[in-house]
Amino acid sequence: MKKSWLVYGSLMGFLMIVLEVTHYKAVVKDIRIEIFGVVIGLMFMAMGIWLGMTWYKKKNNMEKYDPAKLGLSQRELEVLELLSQGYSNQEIADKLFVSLNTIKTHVSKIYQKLNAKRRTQAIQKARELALIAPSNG
Amino acid sequence: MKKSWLVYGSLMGFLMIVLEVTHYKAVVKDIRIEIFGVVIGLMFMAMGIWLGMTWYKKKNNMEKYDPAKLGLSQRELEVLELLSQGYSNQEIADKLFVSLNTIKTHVSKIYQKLNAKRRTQAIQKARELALIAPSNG
DNA sequence: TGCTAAATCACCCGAAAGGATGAAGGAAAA
DNA sequence: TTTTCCTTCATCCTTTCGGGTGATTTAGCA
Repeated sequence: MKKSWLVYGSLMGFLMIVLEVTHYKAVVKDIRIEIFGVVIGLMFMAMGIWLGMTWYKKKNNMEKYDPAKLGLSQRELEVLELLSQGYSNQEIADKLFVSLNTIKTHVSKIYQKLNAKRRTQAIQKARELALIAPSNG
Repeated sequence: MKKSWLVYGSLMGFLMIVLEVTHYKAVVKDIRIEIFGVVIGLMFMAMGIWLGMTWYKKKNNMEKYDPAKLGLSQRELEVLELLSQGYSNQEIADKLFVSLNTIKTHVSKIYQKLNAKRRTQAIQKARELALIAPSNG
């Protein structure tokens, strides 16, 4: 949480500096004050959204951390879900905006926790344990 | 069907020969006639079971040939079932007493018919189409 | 009696998956 | 503050998959 506040403070400071510079240097003196206000508003909104998502993600993560899920982390459950839907590791990586290696690591840990040797076996066990969304089966 | 009768006839003939030899050579003269009868009975029973299974399999195959199953043959459905249960090609081959190459051929045709690119995708589609036994999902 | 489909098996080759291991940053908990 | 977990990414190496192609046997169908 300390890191979040650090980032937030830094961004605030940076914004202040930008404000001062643009104000005194009169670089944007011909830009109407309304547009300037809108830009500042959007930047703060972006920060707010980022902060909100970060905290929500954390809260959500803790809530979903269910012992019945065999210690699978939130991210692992996400990967498992896509896995069961027939996506390849590369496709999952693209969908989650991470590298192929990262997905392979997640998948390996999923196998360990589910005691599976293959992805098809992981799907089977995940179904039995209702770890993945019930589909037409 | 002609092949079945050929095999059946050959086995019958072989049995006759065995009977004659064992009888006239008196190799088993000290074996009680009851035991001999039991053995003969068991052999005929084995042949009967084999014949029955062969014919039932054929009949069953024709009955199960359902257009709703997308033209998947009986064997392909068997492989698909084991596939969805998390077995590797080698394990499926061992279970069905055929070679790995045979399973790979079946699996390839399954992919073609289900329009799948991976085995996980085949499982997903098979579930949607209820081609495989409904499990805990 | 040819034609067709199913089932079996083989070989080659490239792609995907999987195992082992290490590393590094962030966050929560002790 | 130290420890532990999560997430991210990497490299090396082996195994499994999957595509393409061709061949054989058997049985059913026209």
